[in-house]
This record gives sequence, structure tokens and C-alpha cells, in this order.
Amino acid sequence: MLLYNTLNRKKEELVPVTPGAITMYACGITAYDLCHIGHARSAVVFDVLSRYLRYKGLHVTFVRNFTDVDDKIIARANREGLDSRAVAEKYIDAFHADMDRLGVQRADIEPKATEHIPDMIALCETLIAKGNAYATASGDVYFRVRTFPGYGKLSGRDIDDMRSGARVAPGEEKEDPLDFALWKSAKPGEPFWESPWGKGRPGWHIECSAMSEKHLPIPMDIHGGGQDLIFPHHENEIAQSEAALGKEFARYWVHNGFVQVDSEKMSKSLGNFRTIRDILESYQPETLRFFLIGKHYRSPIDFTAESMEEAEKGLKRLYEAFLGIENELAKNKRSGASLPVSITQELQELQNAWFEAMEDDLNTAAALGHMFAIIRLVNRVLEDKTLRMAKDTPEFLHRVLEDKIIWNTILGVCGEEPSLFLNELKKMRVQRKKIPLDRVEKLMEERAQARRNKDFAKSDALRQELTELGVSVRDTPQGAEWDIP
RNA sequence: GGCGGCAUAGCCAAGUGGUAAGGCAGAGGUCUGCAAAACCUUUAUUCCCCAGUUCAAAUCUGGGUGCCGCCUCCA
Repeated sequence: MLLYNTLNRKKEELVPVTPGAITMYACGITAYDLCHIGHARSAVVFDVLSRYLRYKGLHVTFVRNFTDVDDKIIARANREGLDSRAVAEKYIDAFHADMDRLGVQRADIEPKATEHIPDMIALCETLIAKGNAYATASGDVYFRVRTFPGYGKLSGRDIDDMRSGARVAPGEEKEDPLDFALWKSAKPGEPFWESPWGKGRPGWHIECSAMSEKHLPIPMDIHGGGQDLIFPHHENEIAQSEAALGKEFARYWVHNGFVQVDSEKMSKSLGNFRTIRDILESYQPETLRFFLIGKHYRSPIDFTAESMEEAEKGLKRLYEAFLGIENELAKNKRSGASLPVSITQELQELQNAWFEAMEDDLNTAAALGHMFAIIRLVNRVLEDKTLRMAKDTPEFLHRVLEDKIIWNTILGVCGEEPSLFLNELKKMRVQRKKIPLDRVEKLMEERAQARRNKDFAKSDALRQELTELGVSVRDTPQGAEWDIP
């Protein structure tokens, strides 16, 4: 498959270091707060990537770390009057709970920074021994950026351009403004570990270098994260690891685009942070997932109420078709006619197109388009009595149900029982749109009575009332049903 | 200031040289007592603007305009 590699800024054929296997590392969260929709996107992107590679038969080893010691965690701990360890644990649990709901599979290995302190210290020592790092009098360790010639290759920066902007902050003992901390001496009250440079804790970048080297063979195949991590985090990881190991660190660098909220960057100051939990109060987890894969992973995506409703409608369309398939397969009456070859051919073409989209840099948005085209084909068959009754229609429908399983296995959508999903969706909408259930049911009963009396004028007036409540009514042979359009 | 990205119908969104997927919304039709859903037809002679390369460009090149991200913690 083709994957866009940030390192070369182009799509490249994904060729594993070890044939038949893929090693991948995604930078996980810093556990100091609830996860927001941006975390959800990144998690879903790498979840889909790992699922797809596995589906292709590759043996995938996926590592996603937790940063559980960090300035922000310490700040949070102080604010909440908790131990920083307890804060990290709390938010790691929250991460798992949220991701489970979104259908994001656990990584194969989920290392925590605090469990790898000796590895980080060892890495610092190696870098100091090689002259790539230095310790200061106060017990900090810095990476000597100018000793690593490739610095800037990931983010496309020139080391001399960066110089003018960089400054040495008061209290720092850097040789060069560009140097970054590998190890920070502990301030009073902060968590610390003993080290050759005194009590201290690791810097952020060294954590990922140490954890990935510990759990994956280097070079690993894929290293990923959000686009914001390109600089400085991933640039620094490359510098540390390649300087220490003297070889390439990761082959493919994959970065997902940002989530905007109402066309604005999410930020605490704007007050538009949307946590996963918050969103799942109003929408089903699958709707959020469907929304996130509806746009190519490298593009920015705008989270709005409208776009979520659209995702919801799209998913509803798919599930209603699945329900239609189930109903048709429950029937036994078939004719001697056959489905036209053009129909099965079209299905085959769309199935191929689906995989071609996934092969092309994980183009889930295009894949979704093909899914809708398949669903329209299904509806076309179910709509037409001759086609519906054809003797090979069950086979055709079963092929689509096999696609449904594939979509669920790889994209993590369409896996629910259709009637369950649709019921849940209705409940969500009733709640979100504040539909007065009692009143709706009362009107429905009155309307049923009017229809029994053939009082269509009254029936239509009641329908109008229901419409004004945001409810549409469908008359079926089994009686009237209401739904929220 | 440095680096990078994006600009496709009312909206969302695929599409990196061969004549514009898909979804939502809209219009007409089939079906229906009327509706709803579904299906059919329809909605961009055109892809921000200008110039160029080419038999051929939304797709490549140059210039312009607009929007966004990163350069400090950030998925």
C-alpha cells in the first residue's frame, strides 16, 4: 500500500523492514486530563491503520505509550491535591474507557514512561558518552543539537533559520539555544528518580525514544502521531535515537491532521474543548468514529453539530439497508429468474474500489463513498420485485453482508445489529432534540384511531402536529411507526 | 520572519495528466388515501484568479489572492 511519509513529503510504497511484519509506534497521551476529539482522531487513525495492515495478513506489533510524568501532570496533581502518579493513573483509565467505547483496539504494548526510567537514563548516558549530550552543573542534561547533522530533516527546517527565534530562557544552562532537555533536575515537591546527575526526571522526547527502542527493533516501520508532534517532538526523537544508535530510527513517519471545532482551533482559552465523553452524551460512539473517518486522515477536519448530524444520517442509511437485507433474507419465496450480471459486476467493481482506496494512503473517505454506492445498489435490488425475488439474490446479499464484516473489522463501523443500532440512534435523537415522548405517543394513538375510522383529515392534522414536534410518521402494514428525520 | 498545508456544486467531501466518486440539502417522478423510506431523473460544461507546458490539466510549472497549521505545551 501507499503511505504518505512526512520524511519525504510524498506517498511511498510501504515496504516492511521484515517481510510480512510491521512494527509501529504511535505517541500516546500525556495523562493529565480527559481525552478530547483530537485524541480520538489520532487514536482512530492509527487503529484503522493497524487493523488494515492486520487484515492484509501482516503481523503487526503496535506500541502506544503513555506519558505519565510531565509538567502538566504535576501541575494537575498540585491543583487536585493528588499524587502525580494518581493523576496519571486516573486519566490513563479514562483514556482506556473512552477508547473502548470508540472501538479503538488496545495497542499490543502500552508502555508507561515511569516504568522505563533506567532505559532513559541509559540513553542519556550513551548520548553523553558520544558527545551528543551534556550535563549541567544543576543536574540537567541537554541534547547538543549541532552534533546531529540530520536535525530538521523531518520538519523541513534549517538549523540556522531556527537560531534567530530560539532563546535561552533564564535559569537554563544551555550551550546553544537549540539544545533541548533530556533530563530535568527535580524542583522541590516534584516526583524524581535518582540518576548520575542527581534527583530528576526525564524530558518528554527521551521517553518515546527509550520506549520505542525498548519494545521495537530499530528501525521500526511506522512512527506516528498528530501533526503537531512533527516539531519538536519527533524531530528530537530522531536526533536522540539516531545519534545514540547510529542508524535510522523509523522508516515511515505518519501524521494525522487536526480537528477543528466550529472552524476554530480547539484550545482551552477559546473554551471550545470537546471531550470524547461530552460528545458521547449526544451521539453514539460509532457516529463519532464514522465522522472521523469521513475525511482523509491528513486533512484538517471540522467538528460541528451539522457535520455530526450528517455522519449520523449516513450511518443510518447504511444500517437501514442492512435491516432491509436481513428482512429479505428471512423470506423463502424465490423465482427462477437470475440477477443481471451487471449488478454482480458492479458490486465486484465497488468492492475492488474500496480496497484500492484503502491501499492509497488509507483513503477512508473515498472508501466510504464506495460503501454508499454499494448500499444504493442493494436498495436498487430490494426495490425491484423481480430482482428481489431472483434466485441468486440471497447470494448477492450475503456478499454484501461479508463486506459489512470487512468494514467492521477494518474501519470499526457497521458492526452493530441493525435494529439495535437504529433503536439506540432513535433514543439518542429523542434526548438530543428533546422530543416529548409522552405527547408523541399520545398523538400516534389518536392518529391510529382516526385512521381506523377512516378520518383522514384528522389523521393528517395529527401528522402535521407530529411533524412540528420533529417527528415523521411512516404507515406500514404492521401499523404506524414514528422516526426522527 | 522561517517551514508546511489547503482552496472542487447551497453545505460536507473523494479525485495528482485523459475529460468531475459519494453524502447532506433542493427540484421533478415512481410508490402512497396523504405522507415517510426507498428507487429513478435532475442540481459543478467545470474545479479561487492569471499566464504557461501538453494532443489533453481540477490534476504539472510560474505568478497572484484568500484561508489554515507549525515554529512554546499540544493528537
